[in-house]
Amino acid sequence: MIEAALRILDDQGLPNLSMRQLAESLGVRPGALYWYFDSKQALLADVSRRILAPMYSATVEGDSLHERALRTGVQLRDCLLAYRDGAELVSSSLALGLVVSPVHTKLGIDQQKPEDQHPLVLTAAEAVTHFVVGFTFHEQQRTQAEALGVTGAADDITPQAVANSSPAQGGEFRSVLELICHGLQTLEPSP
Amino acid sequence: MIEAALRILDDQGLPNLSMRQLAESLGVRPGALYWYFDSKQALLADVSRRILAPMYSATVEGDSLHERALRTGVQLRDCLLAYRDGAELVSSSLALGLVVSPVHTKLGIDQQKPEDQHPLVLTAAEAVTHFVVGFTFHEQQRTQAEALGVTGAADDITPQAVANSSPAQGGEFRSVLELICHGLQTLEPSP
DNA sequence: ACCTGAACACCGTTCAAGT
DNA sequence: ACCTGAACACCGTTCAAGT
Repeated sequence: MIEAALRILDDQGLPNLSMRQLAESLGVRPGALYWYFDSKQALLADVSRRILAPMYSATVEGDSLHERALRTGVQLRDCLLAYRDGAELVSSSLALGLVVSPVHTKLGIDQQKPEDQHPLVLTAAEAVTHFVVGFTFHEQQRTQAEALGVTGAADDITPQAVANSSPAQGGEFRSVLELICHGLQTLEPSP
Repeated sequence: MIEAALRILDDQGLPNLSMRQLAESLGVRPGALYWYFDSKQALLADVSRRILAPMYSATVEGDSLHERALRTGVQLRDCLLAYRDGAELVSSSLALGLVVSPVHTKLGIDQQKPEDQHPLVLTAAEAVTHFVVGFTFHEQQRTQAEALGVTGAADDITPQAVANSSPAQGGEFRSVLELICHGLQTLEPSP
């Protein structure tokens, strides 16, 4: 079900991921989907969580906060780039409050000692989350626009060409993320 | 035209700002709008620019880069909060590349000496833009959800109640923005 | 130059009724 | 428990034809 939705997302993009398309790809009528999901947004939230799933299985190394934040941000971007329109989809699910940012859990709750951490840590997670999602959203849109510009036709872009995109942008992304995370050093407890 | 669109946006929210609704409010048939705009996205881009317009008339004081960045970020949030769903609308226009971030122009082009500034300044503008838009998007959504929760009914929320919202969130917003802008001090030329 | 009429190809969601 | 049939109330966009 979620897998079928992910396939449509990757093949046809978010605007074409409709309840009717999904139903058809499952050999079922549109109304049937409402036995499993309350609404399309609920379905999209589940898809978002699946896209973010790799964040939870992978552990993040690094002893300083700003180092872990940096690695987490990079990980998040990788997840979003793995599917077409991944950033746009996750962006809206996050904004609607239907999905919690994996950056929050990784930087906050994952810690062994939840008491003695700086109160601004979660707040810093917000900064990283919003920047990464926003940047990747913009980046992914540009990449797809380019892909359309080159081929002319609108439908023969392979998911891979879009997903494995933009090693070019990687550098800029990293340097800004480092800039943000640099600010976190001031919150660091004495190591 | 744009004014009519802004009124629908503020009264009914982004999901109800359709070409058909807009046409009706202008006493015209939907097709007529396509004589003025190539597409709905182009119309929404113009609306976004109108929402961001106050950014261009107001000048930003402050001699250090990180101080100007901070003030610009606060200004941007104010613009987005001035209309219902303002952040969501501007977020997508920015991502689609149909609108340029006012933060970029304020921190970069506005300067008298465009040559001798750090190459990371524009890059820093990205960080501020993405954070502010993402944060405000999330914030605006929460505020509206609350408003719905309190009244129960879906339609009797005044635009003002939504627009003038969340002095509560203001503190958190500011501290994270300060965190980001703090990183900019490292780029500062010697004052 | 500006707009209508009318169509085309879609949407999300609900809900009685079937199995 | 799970799904269909069929409807309800919408969409964005195009384009001949009117004025």
